[in-house]
Amino acid sequence: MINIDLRSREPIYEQLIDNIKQLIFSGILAPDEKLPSVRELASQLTINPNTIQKAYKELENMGYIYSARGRGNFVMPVDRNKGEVYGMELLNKMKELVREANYVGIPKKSILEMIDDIYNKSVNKEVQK
Amino acid sequence: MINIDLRSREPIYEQLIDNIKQLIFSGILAPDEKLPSVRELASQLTINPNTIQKAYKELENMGYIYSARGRGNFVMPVDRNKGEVYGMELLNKMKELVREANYVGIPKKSILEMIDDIYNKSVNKEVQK
Amino acid sequence: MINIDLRSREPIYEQLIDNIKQLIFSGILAPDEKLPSVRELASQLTINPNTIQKAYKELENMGYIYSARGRGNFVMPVDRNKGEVYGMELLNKMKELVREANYVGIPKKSILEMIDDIYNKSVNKEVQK
Amino acid sequence: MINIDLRSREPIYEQLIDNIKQLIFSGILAPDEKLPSVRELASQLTINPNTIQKAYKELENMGYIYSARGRGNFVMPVDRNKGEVYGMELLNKMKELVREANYVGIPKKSILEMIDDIYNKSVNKEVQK
DNA sequence: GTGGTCTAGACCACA
DNA sequence: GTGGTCTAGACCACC
Repeated sequence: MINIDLRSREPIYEQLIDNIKQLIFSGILAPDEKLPSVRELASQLTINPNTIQKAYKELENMGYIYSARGRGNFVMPVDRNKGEVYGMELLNKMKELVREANYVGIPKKSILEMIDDIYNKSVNKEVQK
Repeated sequence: MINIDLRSREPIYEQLIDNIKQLIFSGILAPDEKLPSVRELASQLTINPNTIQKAYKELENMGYIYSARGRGNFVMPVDRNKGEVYGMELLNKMKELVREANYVGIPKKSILEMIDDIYNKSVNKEVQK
Repeated sequence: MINIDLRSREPIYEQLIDNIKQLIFSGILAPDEKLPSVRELASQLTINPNTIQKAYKELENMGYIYSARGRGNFVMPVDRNKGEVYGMELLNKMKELVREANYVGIPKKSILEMIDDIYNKSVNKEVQK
Repeated sequence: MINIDLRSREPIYEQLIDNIKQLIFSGILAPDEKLPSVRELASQLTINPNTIQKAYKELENMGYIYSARGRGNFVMPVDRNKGEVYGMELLNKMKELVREANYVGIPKKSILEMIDDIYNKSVNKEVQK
């Protein structure tokens, strides 16, 4: 499920963060579900525990997971109060990619299909409008 | 036109690259148009010329600009042959953002509006489908 | 009355200690009043009894409660002889918070109101000067 | 200026954070002023650079400093937009200490003097009300 | 067994 | 020279 490229320019701990975020966003990791322990994931990916620790800590700072000493790390239930600021940032990041897609000739249809695919699977009916 | 935040965590040269790419994608910088010279941009942004140089070099490697010795740097005309691989990468990056947007509750409508806005302004009629 | 956040970064036993200390300081728990038994509190908060035990033990060491074997734990009557050293520590901790409040722009008035509120409710007339 | 107790229960990096925060709040470190480099502070305090790094990173996350690769760490200019939530948290922490002070018999006057002392030195006239 | 802190030491990326 | 990443390995704190 988790895919790390040791040769990549992107730091290992950031790849980890991205991987786990995607598992959360796609619902594979449910709210309050326990993540693999630091040591377990470390040995499984043959990566130093400190690096896993760092990724988990960062995810905690970002509000995606919470960490309880002696018990483990868990997925933080969604906080839809993240606010409009955060939403705007997300949309702006997407905007840059869409401009590039338009520029290199990716048809609009391909993008719309991808979006439909994700939103149709969503449990949250409100956002589908 | 170019906006650098010296306090940002993102390296200055990367901010430069992103800025210039966006100027190209949005058509503000036209194909074969000349970019500001390294020195000029450096003094204008009060940034070390080496940093500008590095950004230009990288943009050249990525194929977005070309450099003509003694004359300056110019916008590379679009190459729509970048291939499907590149397109897939772009779509995958967008996919991650869309999943997050869905997760935090951004309505589909907001995203579609943003996309329409960009594609409608496009000169390239082919991609609008 | 007791409020534990299992998702908090602060250890559960410390949250317990803080909660009980506040109940004592605010007079909700009177001197020589009996605290809930370890088992009772454990099942009520669905927390490991060892954790409750640890909190009680610590509170006893700090002099806020005393334990009578076979009978339970009780609130220790106030000892105003804790000495000037202890008072200075308290004031220094407050000082740090006040500096921060000043820095982030909290008006002095808000702080004074909060203090008045607490001291006016106090039974101890001596300290109100 | 910075005071670390290696024997304390409080982690070194947290002591560092508190120390630096106080230097900022009291105006000893001015906005956009450069902090000592990681290595410099490490050798000066005979502490491992990683530990300093960790403290700086945390301070960055909290928004008190910003960090620029190749240049150093700098004090972040105050953001009075931290919002009321943050202010309430601060006041609640103070509240707990004030209750305790009241309980152990610290006279109100001592607290008020301390507060006056801090707010009178403040440049920000608005908060002195 | 779980997360968290710390050190020593290597190596990379940025300006 | 500045910050950032990573490893190996030790030890502590919590539940």
